[in-house]
Amino acid sequence: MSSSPAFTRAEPDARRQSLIEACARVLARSGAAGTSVRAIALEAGVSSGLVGHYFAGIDALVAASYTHVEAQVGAALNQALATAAADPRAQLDAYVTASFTPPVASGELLATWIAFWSLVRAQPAIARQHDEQYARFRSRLEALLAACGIAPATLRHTAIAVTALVDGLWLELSLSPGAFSAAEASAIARAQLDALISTSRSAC
Amino acid sequence: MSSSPAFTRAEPDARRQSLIEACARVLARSGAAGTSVRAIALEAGVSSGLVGHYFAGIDALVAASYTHVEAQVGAALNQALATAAADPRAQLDAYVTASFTPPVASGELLATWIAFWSLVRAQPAIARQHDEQYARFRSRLEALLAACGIAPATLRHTAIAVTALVDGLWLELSLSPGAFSAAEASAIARAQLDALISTSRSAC
DNA sequence: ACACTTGTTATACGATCGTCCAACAAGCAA
DNA sequence: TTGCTTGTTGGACGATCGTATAACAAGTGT
Repeated sequence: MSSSPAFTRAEPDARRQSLIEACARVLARSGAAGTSVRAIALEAGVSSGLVGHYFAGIDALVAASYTHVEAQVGAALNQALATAAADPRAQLDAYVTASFTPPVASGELLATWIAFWSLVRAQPAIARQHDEQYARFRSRLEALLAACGIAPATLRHTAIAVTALVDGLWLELSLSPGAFSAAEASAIARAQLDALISTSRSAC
Repeated sequence: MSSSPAFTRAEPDARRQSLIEACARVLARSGAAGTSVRAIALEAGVSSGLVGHYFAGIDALVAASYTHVEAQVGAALNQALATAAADPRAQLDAYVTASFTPPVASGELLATWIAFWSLVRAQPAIARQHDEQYARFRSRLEALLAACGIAPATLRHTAIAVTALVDGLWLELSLSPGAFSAAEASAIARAQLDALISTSRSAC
């Protein structure tokens, strides 16, 4: 009689990816405090020693998870833009609404993001990663706003304002879901966009 | 010859307060991950065992620090309001500007706040504390906005929007100080207030 | 069938965590 | 001065942390 294999050998890239995804799930479920090498390995269904085989340390794994979650959010926003109508204002609305819809707005993603924020001050590499992510997010928004007729002179400040508004609504929506609903957040953000676009001259 | 005392006995309330303040300092300096009973005791200049004498556990101490930091922020905002001119719009401006000025806007306070956020999901008591804090903040803002002539029907949404805008600006200002300056954040927020107040009818 | 590479496991190690507790001493009352 | 209350200390305890490493086994080429 043949016994089943004690373990299965995985393609290195696939195994690495599964560890990253397991790390993201643990971060979402337990927060930064509960994210340990052993918890991640258990979540991924491997032994704890394997983590050291693929990553220099748990910090490197967390940084890789940061990149992965960023990519997931970016993909969700991209899909929202692709699905929406082509005119600039509809694109902007889709961008904002997607920010308040799962999977972007969710308690799990919030926990992951907070875990990253908690590392920003201590780890320069994480700080640099955040700066780049924020710059990308804002630059993308600037393009959408420019297409809506926002004057170039005020483009930077407008993008900062909208980003802050969306982030603030997203944060509070995720932190205390009882305070207001996702639909309210979306309506509030759209109303602000209306005001910004109409006062900045030129229709959309 | 008389040797100096091995330790000094403190008034219970004073000792308790010094532990809370030491906890807040450690949270600010090292984040939630680096905040241990021993680190707090070292910061306060007492032995680690004393923490258990004043608090049921480190979670209770962190919750007490949350309350303390909340009170500090509230006091800073109160002082800003008291110093500013009495007319409603000046009050609103002072409220917003104070949010982007130390000690409210600072890397230390951000680290403390993130540490609390990271506990919101895991600890219902912390979540309740956050909900109450957010409700107080928003209710106060509603009063200021009402005095500026915002229509009662849109008061709630306007307060949510302004709170989100201020929080988002504050967060990003503290997370990556290089992206924009405190003066810019203040100018952006005031411009948004201008737009909100002018479109909602009635001058201020 | 055999050797070889290497993904994988299991364990050990020192450090640090939160909590607990017996002993000590500071300050006050008698 | 003496005794008592209790704030305070310092260390012990078990659990868990991140990391390192020897032994094992799966898969591949020969």
